[in-house]
Amino acid sequence: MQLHKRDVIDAAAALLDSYGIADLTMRRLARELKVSPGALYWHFPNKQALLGAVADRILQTVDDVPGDWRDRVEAVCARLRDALLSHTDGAELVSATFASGHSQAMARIVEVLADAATQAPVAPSKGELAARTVVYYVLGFTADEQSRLQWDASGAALPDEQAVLTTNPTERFAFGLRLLVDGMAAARAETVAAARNFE
Amino acid sequence: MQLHKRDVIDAAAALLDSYGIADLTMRRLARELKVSPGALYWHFPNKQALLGAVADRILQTVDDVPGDWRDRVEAVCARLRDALLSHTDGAELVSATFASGHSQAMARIVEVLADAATQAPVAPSKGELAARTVVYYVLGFTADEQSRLQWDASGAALPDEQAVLTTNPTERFAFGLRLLVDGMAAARAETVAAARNFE
DNA sequence: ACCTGAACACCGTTCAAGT
DNA sequence: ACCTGAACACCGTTCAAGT
Repeated sequence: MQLHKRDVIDAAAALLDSYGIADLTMRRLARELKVSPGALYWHFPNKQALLGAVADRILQTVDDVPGDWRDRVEAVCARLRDALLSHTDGAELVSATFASGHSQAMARIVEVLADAATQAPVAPSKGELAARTVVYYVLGFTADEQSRLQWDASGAALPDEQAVLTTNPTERFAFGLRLLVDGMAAARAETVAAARNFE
Repeated sequence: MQLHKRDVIDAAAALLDSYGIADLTMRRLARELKVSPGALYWHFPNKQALLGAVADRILQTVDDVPGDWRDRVEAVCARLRDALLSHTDGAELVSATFASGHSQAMARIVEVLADAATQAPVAPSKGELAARTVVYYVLGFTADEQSRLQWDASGAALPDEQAVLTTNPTERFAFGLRLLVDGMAAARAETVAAARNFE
């Protein structure tokens, strides 16, 4: 029976969760679906587009919330991190598709964060940049966290000096995010000061 | 005549600059050096280690400077960005090796930034985290900037809506970094407030 | 419209055997 | 000690031909 786009994405997500991103190959996926590798290229132009679709599915649950701008930024980032941690190599996959511009969902998340930033005292023209800065942080932190998580889930012992990097990850995540939120809060003073300089 | 580690790294860096990270393969590198692919594995245990050595060479010039903590953070980040932009796909390569923990130079840069952070009003225990947050930003921003740079150097036209993301990159870079530096400056107030809560 | 089969042009890594 | 040659077990992508 016919192969649908949804089946392909389902199977790809299952492969990711079970074996990780290194085993999420077009050939492996085709084998799993019992089709020839070429069949996938009827439904997706290339591997990047397929990975983008998987990323978008992972990010489905990441939504905006009502509240002030701090609540919105913190909630979206917490949901983004949770979504990434819920899938093997989730952070790595989403980072790659974000970098290649193939994730629609990430574009939407940047928009939400940019909107929240302009509710903060960030100038509208800087909203997207502030949003991207937050996203770079969440992706970087979570990729790091997840690789350590998966490393010691695999039974390998971490050197003692790295132990501090694995305890209280949620608290550590909040600390770095607060740095950015505080920076955004400080932006008003600078905007006002800059405006004065031009008077 | 004999193949030395240095020759391999030199040739790898040349390959990177001329053709990009996708063409920096063990086989291609061996061909360039007129040796068999297996020869490289006498000098490096695997590809990751080789890429780590190339990353470390790219980051040679990134050094600490004297000054107050803001100057140090800003100088190190500016130098890091410059170093990445000086090599094709430099940001992507260094991001990958940093994530895999194979870059000694990145470890050193994190140490320098962590030290600067503890000169800022960041608690010593949070210094490394603040440093990593800064690094996530620099790598994310620069990878983004470089991919756009290389994309339109290749002659492709960018959609109008993306134009705002390519103008004044240095100024835009400084804006995001200021967000983090301001956040670090705000950390003292929080540390003091938190201490009060425990009295 | 949707898929197969087969090919094209590659990969990273290992390892017995050579010098 | 250092390297070759050849193999192993794969990749992503294309495309004529089939149904």
